[in-house]
Amino acid sequence: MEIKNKQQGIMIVADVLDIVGGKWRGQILAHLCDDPKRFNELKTVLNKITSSTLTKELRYLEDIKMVERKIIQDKPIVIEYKLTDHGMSIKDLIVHIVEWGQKHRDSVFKKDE
Amino acid sequence: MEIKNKQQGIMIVADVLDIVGGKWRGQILAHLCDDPKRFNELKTVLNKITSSTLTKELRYLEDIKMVERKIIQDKPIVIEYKLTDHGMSIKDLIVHIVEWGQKHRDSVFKKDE
DNA sequence: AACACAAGTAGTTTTTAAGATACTTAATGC
DNA sequence: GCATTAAGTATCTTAAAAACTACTTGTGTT
Repeated sequence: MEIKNKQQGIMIVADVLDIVGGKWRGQILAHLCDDPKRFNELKTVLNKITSSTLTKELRYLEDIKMVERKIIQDKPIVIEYKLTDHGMSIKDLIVHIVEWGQKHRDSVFKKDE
Repeated sequence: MEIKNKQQGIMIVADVLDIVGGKWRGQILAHLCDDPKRFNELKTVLNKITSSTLTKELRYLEDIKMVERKIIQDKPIVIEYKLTDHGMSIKDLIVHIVEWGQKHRDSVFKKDE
C-alpha cells in the first residue's frame, strides 16, 4: 500500500508521532504490549521515570483510549494499567519500529568513529 | 516476527522514536520519501517551519546518514536534499505509521464529544 | 505504635525544542 | 545598480517536556 493523498498522509504521520513520541510514551506502550502492569512495575521497568511524569503520561494515554486503568482489587487497592482493545492495535506498529531499528541500528545508532 | 529480547527491543523503540520524533523530523522524512526537495520547497510544504529549525533538523538527519545534501548545480547554486539509500528504508515504516493512523484516527484523533 | 509499600499529588526548577527576528552571501533579472 | 531569490546563519526569547523534591492517603505488618 502506498501513501495516498500526500498532504493528509503527512498530517497523519505527525498525529501518530504525537501519540507515540516523546521520551516515554512509546516505551510505556511497548511495555504494556507484553502484559498489564502496575504503577510501580512500570516505574521500575522504565528506568528513571519519575512518579509525576509517569502519572501524566498514563493519564494522557487513558484520555486517548489507548490504555485503561483498572482497579483489580481494593483493600489493599491494586491497580493495573493495560492496553485497551484498541490500544492493542499499536503492537504491530511497535513491531515494525523495532524491526526497522534492528536492521538499521549499525548505520544510525553509532555516535562514535 | 515477535519482539525478542524485551529490554533491547524497548530501547530500540526509544532510539527509533528519537530519529523520527519531534515536531518536524517525521514530516521531513515523509516528504522526502516522495522525491528530493530543495530547502525552500521543504520550507513551503512544511507549513510554518522556520529556516533555523529546518536547517537544524536537516543537519541532524545528515549526521545520522538518513538524508544527503547534494549540490546539483553551481552558478546559481542549487542544492537538494534527498534520502540516502539507507534513508529510503524508512519509507516502509512511514507507510505503517500512516496505515495505523488511518485505521485508528476516529478513536484517537477526536478531541471533542 | 512505628514503619513500609502502593499509588499517587503538588509545586518548583531545569532542560530542550521550537519560534521570532534579523542578517548574510552569491547570483540573476530588470 | 537595485530588487529579488535561494540557501542559509546568528542570537535571543518563549513554551513545552521532563526532572527534582517533598508530601499524601490508605492499608498492612511487626
